[in-house]
Amino acid sequence: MQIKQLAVLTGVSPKTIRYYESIGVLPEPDRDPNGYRDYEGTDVERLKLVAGARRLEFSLDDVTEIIAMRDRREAPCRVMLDKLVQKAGEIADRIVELQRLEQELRHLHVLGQTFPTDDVDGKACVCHLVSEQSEVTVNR
Amino acid sequence: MQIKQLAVLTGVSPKTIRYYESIGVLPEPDRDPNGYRDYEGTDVERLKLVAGARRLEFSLDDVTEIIAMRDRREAPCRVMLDKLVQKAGEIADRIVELQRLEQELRHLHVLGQTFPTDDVDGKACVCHLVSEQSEVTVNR
DNA sequence: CTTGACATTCCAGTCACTGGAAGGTTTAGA
DNA sequence: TCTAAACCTTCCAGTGACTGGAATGTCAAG
Repeated sequence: MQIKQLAVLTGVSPKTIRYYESIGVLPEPDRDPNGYRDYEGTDVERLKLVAGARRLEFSLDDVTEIIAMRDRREAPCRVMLDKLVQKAGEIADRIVELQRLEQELRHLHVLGQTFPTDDVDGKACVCHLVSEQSEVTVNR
Repeated sequence: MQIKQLAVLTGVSPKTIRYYESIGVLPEPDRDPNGYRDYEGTDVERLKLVAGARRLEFSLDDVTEIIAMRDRREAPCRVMLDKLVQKAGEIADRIVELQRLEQELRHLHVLGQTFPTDDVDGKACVCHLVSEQSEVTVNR
């Protein structure tokens, strides 16, 4: 199977597949006599695991570890389970952070609308608010 | 004022200040006879606006535009207000995305716990679930 | 025999910094 | 006077996860 077909079957672009190989996430495949990469069925499964983990926002370092375990015939499931919880926690933290940020943005916008929009020195303009620390501008 | 003092007053590291100057976010300051950068009070205000906008996750391209307007004595407030709304929308979208992702991670974890942790081929393991598309694994 | 769709490698760019090397200047203290 | 520290300077390289593009090669259909 050529790289294009692997790409179609997994949803990962040929460019990215070659990149994964270059940094050691994926092993080097066999080559056809013309030098083209030649993939098999097992490569599809492996790359699907890579793509799935990436979709869950695992780092390529994490993914490389998982794949290396699998290829050594060690079961990565225990590790994967642990990483799922850890990643879920990280995402949860990030969500809280972004929710606070969104509040602040909308709050600044409301405040900013009460100010003139032609104040270059920023004494009475939303730009002035942006310059300040968040603790000052966000009400709690 | 030397770069260190500007850094302390704004909370932006000297390294980053030089970087901002190198890519044109900040103008080149005067130099002392020994070649050291010499900043004034207006530089503090400008960099505070840069830092505030960055804290709100504006791109350096956006920040450069805002600062350039300000330095041309045009009021950037109108532009800033528009960007605040736009950015808030982007952040809101991102939050929804991450909330779905967190659900999926926790869901996978629960499912994965019901499987053995020593299944290398991934037929009955959380790794198998990770390989699949999200629409299959996420219940709605 | 040409066209198009594949394939290859390699270099460079993205974004927003950060680290580190190699050197210069200034001030305080022994 | 020497030296140590705490600054300052420039420049190069690395991060993460790709993506774009150039230059070139291969293969099958019309």
